[in-house]
Parts: sequence; structure tokens; C-alpha cells
Amino acid sequence: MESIKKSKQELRSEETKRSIAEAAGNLFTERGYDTVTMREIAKEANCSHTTIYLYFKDKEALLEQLAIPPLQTLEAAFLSVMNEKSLDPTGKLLEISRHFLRFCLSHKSMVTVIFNVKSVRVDEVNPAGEVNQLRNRLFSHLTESVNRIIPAETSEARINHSRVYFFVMNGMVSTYLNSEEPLEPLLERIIPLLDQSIEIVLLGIKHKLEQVQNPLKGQTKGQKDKEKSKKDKKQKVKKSKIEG
Amino acid sequence: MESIKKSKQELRSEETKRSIAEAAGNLFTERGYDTVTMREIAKEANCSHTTIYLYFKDKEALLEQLAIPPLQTLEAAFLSVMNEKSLDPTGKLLEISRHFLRFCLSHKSMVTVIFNVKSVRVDEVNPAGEVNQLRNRLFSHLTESVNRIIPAETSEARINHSRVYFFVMNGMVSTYLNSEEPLEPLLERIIPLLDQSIEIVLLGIKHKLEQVQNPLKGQTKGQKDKEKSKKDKKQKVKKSKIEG
Amino acid sequence: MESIKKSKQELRSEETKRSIAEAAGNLFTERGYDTVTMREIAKEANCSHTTIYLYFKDKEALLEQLAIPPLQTLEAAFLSVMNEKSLDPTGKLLEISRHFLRFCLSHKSMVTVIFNVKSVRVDEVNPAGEVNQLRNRLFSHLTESVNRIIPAETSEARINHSRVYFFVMNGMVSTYLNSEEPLEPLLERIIPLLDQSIEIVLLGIKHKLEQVQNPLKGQTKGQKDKEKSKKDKKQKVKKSKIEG
Amino acid sequence: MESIKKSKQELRSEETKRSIAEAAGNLFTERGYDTVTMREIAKEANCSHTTIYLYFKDKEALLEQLAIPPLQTLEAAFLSVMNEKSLDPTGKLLEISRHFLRFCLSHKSMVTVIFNVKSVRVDEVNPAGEVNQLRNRLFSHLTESVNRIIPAETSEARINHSRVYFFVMNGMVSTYLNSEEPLEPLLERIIPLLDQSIEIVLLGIKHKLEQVQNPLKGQTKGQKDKEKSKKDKKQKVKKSKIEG
DNA sequence: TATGAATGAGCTTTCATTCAT
DNA sequence: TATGAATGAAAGCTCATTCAT
Repeated sequence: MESIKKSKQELRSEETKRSIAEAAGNLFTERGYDTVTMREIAKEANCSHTTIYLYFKDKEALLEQLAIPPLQTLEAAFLSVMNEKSLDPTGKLLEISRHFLRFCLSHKSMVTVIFNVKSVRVDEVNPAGEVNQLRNRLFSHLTESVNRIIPAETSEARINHSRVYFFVMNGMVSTYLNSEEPLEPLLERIIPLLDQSIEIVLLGIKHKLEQVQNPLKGQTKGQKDKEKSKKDKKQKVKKSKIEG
Repeated sequence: MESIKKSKQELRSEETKRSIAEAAGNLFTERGYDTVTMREIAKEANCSHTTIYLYFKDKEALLEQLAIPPLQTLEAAFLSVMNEKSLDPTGKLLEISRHFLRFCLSHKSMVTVIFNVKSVRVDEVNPAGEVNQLRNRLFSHLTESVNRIIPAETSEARINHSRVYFFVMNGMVSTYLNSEEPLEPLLERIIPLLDQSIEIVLLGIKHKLEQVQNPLKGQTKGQKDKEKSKKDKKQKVKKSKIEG
Repeated sequence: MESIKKSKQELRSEETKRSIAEAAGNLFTERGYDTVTMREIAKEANCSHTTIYLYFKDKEALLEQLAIPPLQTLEAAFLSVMNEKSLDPTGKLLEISRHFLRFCLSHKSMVTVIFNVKSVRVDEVNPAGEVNQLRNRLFSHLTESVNRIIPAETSEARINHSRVYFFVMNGMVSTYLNSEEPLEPLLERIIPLLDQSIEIVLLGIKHKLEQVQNPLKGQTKGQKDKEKSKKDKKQKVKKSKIEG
Repeated sequence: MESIKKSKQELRSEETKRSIAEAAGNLFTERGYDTVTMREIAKEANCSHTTIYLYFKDKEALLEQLAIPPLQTLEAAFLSVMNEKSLDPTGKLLEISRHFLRFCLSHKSMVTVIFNVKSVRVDEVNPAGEVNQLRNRLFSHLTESVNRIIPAETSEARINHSRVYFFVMNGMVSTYLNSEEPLEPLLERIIPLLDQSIEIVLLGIKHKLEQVQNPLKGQTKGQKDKEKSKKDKKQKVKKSKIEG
């Protein structure tokens, strides 16, 4: 597409760049950004460490350029699922969530480095502009997918409820981020957990909403107790300042 | 109380140690153990980096001493709540969860450093022995508190369901860990979110169990669709290998 | 011989390594291993201290690599002399001693660092294994060369007498080790001193042995006095505890 | 003597100074100057490390002040022996040599630090003035004691011959300086070696001089061979440039 | 394009020394 | 007099990065 014919040199050059990116990706993923050295990347990529600087301005740029394509691919996957006619909103949310979980666990460095605002310094001239934009779009896709399912009450309630979804997602990613289990078996094992968790959360939200609309029905003893104890909750919160 | 009179020197010394601990805690939290330097800690604590070594053997000891007492206090709080006669199991879980959330957000360094297994190297001779033991006990207290609520089905189901609780907790902590909002207002704001999230999860689990026991009742359309779509889920998982 | 053509880079690299080794050797010699810093070595070698680490794993490795090849060359010289048919035992000892003195004064660092047991730590896992082996072999070559000359009396007497040789050698090395005179003129000047000293010692030993075999002949007045004074020597030794 | 009455404070102060000096002396002796820290000295002296600075300007001054009294004592011992009527010159030399050896081995730090010119910086304003003067006087006493024994030939010959004595002394000190054997047993063991070595050297010198005066008598085969081989000695020296 | 050589900044840690009480 | 608190200088070493070929 881009060029009908590439000289051997060009091909070789591309291959070098690709192998550097692959090596860096693997190492960042396995051991995080900070602990990986340029020389290690070079060794893994079978080139000199100085060669890396021919293709990437510096270590941080390497990380960024490494991040953008996967994020774009992820967004494409999100959009594809959202436009899938054969799935209902819940199905779409599940599928998107699976994509998201898989992405985070297969690009570990991105979770810590890109999703943590701090590490991508904002004090530079638009250093991670594209990355940030992508990040924001991804989150809004997720939010939208959740909101399509939860019946519209007051927008405040809806927002609060949708947060539970994010907590679960964030929690799953955090929980399995440092797992040493190989990716595929790990996913095979935890995607059912993801499905189940989302199912539970949606079910919980549904019944919570029903409860609010019809407060006398379906309460368990625990719930009633809780209701009672709500009176002094605030006080409890205060009391629990256990640390200096 | 502790001592009637403290010399000015003693006070100064205590203050220095305290400010070092605080600075280290904050910095570890924000940027992790490895990337924070002793000189940075010293700068933040308004002292020379060599002064740190007067109070802490080395960087690792600084981390450990930072961690142990709060963790012990947290465990004491856990036990106190668990023995509280006036609370039902749900109330206990809520209260424990609040303690846990408050702890994580007020000791941010511990979340990244201690709860992430990697950072506390395991290849050394009992490097963080006491820390690890504490950590394990805390988790077992949480697990137990959850299990007291969820009706005993198969133990597998129970374990899986209780995981949702952990995902939510972990997710909340991760979400607000980097918040720059001051601690107390933040907690004031998000503890209702915590209560609500746990409530939703427990409600979801309860109804999920009922569903399983009585599979025909109470299904929503979304649920049925999901059921249908389960057939090709595995295939989907395979298909979604979107990255090399 | 070794390679027909060397690139400029190779030459530069070799020159750098050589100048580092030279600088380190000189400084170790003058001020000992511990007090010399990597930065000082670098300054003397006209390079950055980090450059040293390109050529030597660490400071200890620098020391070792500095020591082994010269020690091997020295042993080769020893063996060559010892197998030289045209020299009688005394001639061999003289020649070997000259080699030894030249070596010590032209590799000053090795005298303090290698011949002083302490500096090469023994508490590590075989830290200077090869160096120690070489060292031991060298000393046994020297011992053997001395023993070929001194007529075999009781082995104890022989050992004691041969020690005088070592004291002289060690003393000469110590005396001229810190000389600032250039090596060649210095050697030109002191090798006659060495020859003379060994000659004197051998002559002394010879006559001492004769004396013992035939105790009445050839005593000087001084000797007789000494003999007399031997009675209270032990007491003198005790008396001479002049320091607390 | 110095003051008829000392206040309790003065006594206590002197005691502190003494205990610091003792501690420093012990540690310097055992482990050398560089490796001993001020805090260690303080610990050994049962005081704070800051207290040391009340009595000694700095670490180097501590070492110096530590050195002077023993050196003075040593000189006094030298003079006492030299004035001893009951000893002949050889007996005096032996006794002085014993004192000297004992001193060096019981004040190890002084050997390396004071007898090695380098370590006592000369670029300061008379930093070690008294120490240097003492040092020089001690050496001249030794030289004189040797010269009283060796029959006066040409002064050049005398000087050269007397050097052998210094080589032996220097060699013995160097050899046993780092011995880990306790001092007293060590001395008990090596003072006979010292006596013997000096005896041999004096005997050797005596016969050497006789040889020179009467060159045909008393040559051994080895000596003759050596004489023969002298022709090409210079050439040998040249040839033995074995190192680059 | 590619690389080996070289470096400056910076890391953790130690130590002699000064400050303030 | 005596001391705990605090510090600057400097150690060995690593790493991302630039230079020269």
C-alpha cells in the first residue's frame, strides 16, 4: 500500500525497528518500564543499544510509540463490538470487557505506565497527546456500554451504579496484573470470572433499583439491619480514624 | 502520657523521623519504591539524605518500618470489628471494608509496594517476613468476613462469588489511590460508594444463587440473551486475540 | 603478528584499556588498593570513571586482571632460569632474585596488594584463586632455589637460614618500593646491592654452619661476647617490654 | 608531678582522653588507620564520637599524638642500650634491633602510616614535624650502631654493607606485620630469627671484607662461578626486561 | 544503517566532621 | 565537659544517552 517496492535496505531497517519494538514490548510487559535497560532491549533485539536511538528518540518515546498501535487496535475492537447487531447491550458489555481485560493483561506496562496519569509527564510539550486522547476515548466507550444497560433513573444514581462496574474491572486488572501464570491459560481461567462478576454486578444493580422503587419488598434481614445501622454510619466513619 | 517531659532534642529527633517516614510514604506511593531516591525523600523531609540513615538502616528497612505498625493497627481494627456483638455479618463486612479502604488510601505506599508481591523481593532470606505474614492474615480476615454472609453452596461457587468482593475492593483502592483530593473529604465522598458497591455485589450474589437454584424465575431478557450467547463464548475468547 | 590490521577503534580501545591498567597499577602501588578511587584512576588514565567499567567488571577485577599476566610471566622467567644449564645454583638464585626484584618494583601494586594477604579477601568465594595459586608457586620456586645452595643440615636449620634470604628480599623491595627514581636507573643502581646482599647472606650462612660444626674455630670477639650474653637473652626479651 | 592537685573534673577529663587514645591505639594497631572509624573508636572508648574532637583536632592528629609518645619511648630505649657499658657493639645492635622489631610489630599502624613517608602529608604546615624528627633520629641511631661494628674500609663499602642490615630489619618487619599471631608468642618465636639473621649478616660482611682484602683465600666454588658470571651480568640485567 | 567507545548524571551508602544543646 | 542531631564529601557502581567511525 504505502510503497509498491521497498529496497532491501528499507526492509532490513523495518525489520530492525520491528525487532526492537518487539523486544521492548516483551521486556516492558514482563518487568515494567523502569527496570528494563536499553542495553537489555538491544540484546533481546539483537542489535546495539545505540541503534535503538536511530528509531526512537529516547526510552520514553519508545514506550509511547509502543503503546499507540495496541491502543488503536483496542479501540477498533471496542467499536466493532459496539456495532455488532447480533449482540444485545449486555452481550456487548461482556465482550468489550473481555477485550479490555485481555488488553490490560497482555500489555502490562501500559497499565502501569499509561493508565497511571503520573508516569506520562504532562509538563512536557504534549508528550503523550495521542495516548491521552486514545485513553479518554476508550473510557468513554466503556461508560457508554454500561449506560446502555442500566435503566435510566436519576443520572446521579446511574453514574454511581456504573461505577461499580469500573471498580470490578479495575480490580480484576490489578489482581491479575502481576500473575506469573502464562497469559492464555490465565485468561481462559479468569474470563469466566469476569463474566460472572459483571453478571452479579448487573443483577445487583437491577435489584437495588427495584428496591429503591419499591422499598418494602425483598429485603433480607441483613439489609434491614444495615438500614438500621445507617443512622450511625457517619459516626462510625469518624470513629474509625484509627491511624494518627 | 508516654513521657512527662521530652527534651527539645528528643522532640526534634522524633519530628525528623516522622517527617522522613511521611515523605517516604508519600513518595513511595506516588512513584513506587524503586524510582524514589533517598535524596528525594530527604528533600521532601527537609533534611539531608544522610540523616535518613540515622533513623533507618537502609532503604528497604525504611519501607518495612513504614509498613509494619500500620498493618498491625489495621489487623487490630479488623479483629475488633469481627468481635463486635452489635453488628450482623453484613455490618461487619461493611465496617471492615471501610477500615481497609481508609487504610489503603492513607498509606498509599503500602498498596503498591506491599500488596504487589513483586516489589517485596522473595528471593532474599525472609526479606519482609513479618510484612508478608501480616498481609496474609489480613486477607484471610477479609475472606472470612465475606464467607459469613454468602450462603454456603458448593465451596467453589462460594469462592468464586466472594472474589467479586475482592475485585470491587481492589478496584476502589486502585481508582482512588492516585487521587489528589485530601484524604478526609475523599473518604467522606467515597465511603457511601463503597457501601453501595458492596451492597450491590451482595445483592447480586444473592439473586445469582437464587437463579441457580430456581433457574426459570426472575430472568430478564438480557440474562436470557446472555445465556444464549454462552454457546460461542469460548470461540469468542479465541477470536479476540487481537494482539500478536 | 597478531592481526594484520586493526581498526582505529580497536586501537583506541586497546590504548584506553592499557592506560587504565597503567594508571590503576601506579595508583595502587603508591597508595594501596583501598585508598585509590575509581575516579582517581580514571583521571590518571584520562577517561571517565564509567569507562573503566567497560573494560573491567569492578575494582576487584581490575586488580586481578592487573596481577595475573605479570605473575604468569614472572613464573615463566623463574622456570626458565631454573632450567638454565649454564648457571650454577648460586648463579640461578642471583638471577631469579633479580627477576623478582625487578618484577616487584615494576609492578608495585602487586607488592602491597598481592603479597599482603589481607587485601585480597579470603572470606569470599575464591576471590583471587588464581592469584593465590600463582603467588604460592612463586614462593616455592624461590625457596627451592635457596635450598639448592645451602648444604643440607637439619631441615630446621636449613629453613631458618633460608629465611634470612627472604628477609633481605622483602626488605629490599620494601625499601625501594616507594622510590621516586625511574625504574631502570634505580635497578641499575640497586641490583649490585642485591647481588652483594645475597652474597653476604650466603657467605654468612656458610660460615655460620661451619661454626656450628666446628664451634671453636674462627670466632671473633664479638661472637664470643654474644655467646656470653645469650644466657640472659630471654630475660632481656622480657625486660624489653617497653610499651604498655 | 605536673600539678599537685587536680580537680575531679580534670581527672575525669584526663581519663576520657586516655581511654580514647587507648581505644584508638588498639584499633589502629589491629586494623590499620583507614579502616577504623571515629565511631568505632568512640564505642571502644565508651564515649560519643563527638567527644573525640574535644581532645584531638581530627583523626590524623589523633594518630600523630598517638605516635609521639611511643616513638619517644623507643628512642629512650635506644639511647639506654647504646649507653649500656656491659654490652659490646654487637650486643648493642642486637638489643636495639629487638627493641625496634618489637616496636614495629606492636604499633602496626605506625609502621605503615609513619614510616611510609607518603601517608603523613608534607604539604601541610609542619604537620608531622615532631614525628619526622623522631623518625630521623631513630634511623641515625640504628645506622650508628651498625657502623660501630663493621670495620672501617672505604666509607662507600661500609655504607653498602650496612644496608644489608636495614634490608633484613625492614624485611622482618614487613614479613610479620600482618601476622595474626598474638604479639608475645610471635616475638618469642621470631626474635631468635632476628638474632640469627643479624649474626649471619655480620658474619657474611666480615668474610666478605676479608675476601676483598685477600681475594684468593676462602672462595667457594659457587663464589668463583659467580665471579666468572659477573662478566655478563650487566647483559643479563638488560636481557631480563621481561615485561613490556 | 549500524556500532563500539565514551560519558555525565545519578543511585545507595559510609564517614569524618560540625552544630546546638 | 559531653552528646545526639545533622550534614557535605565522596565512595563504587549503573544507566540512558551521545560521539565518532
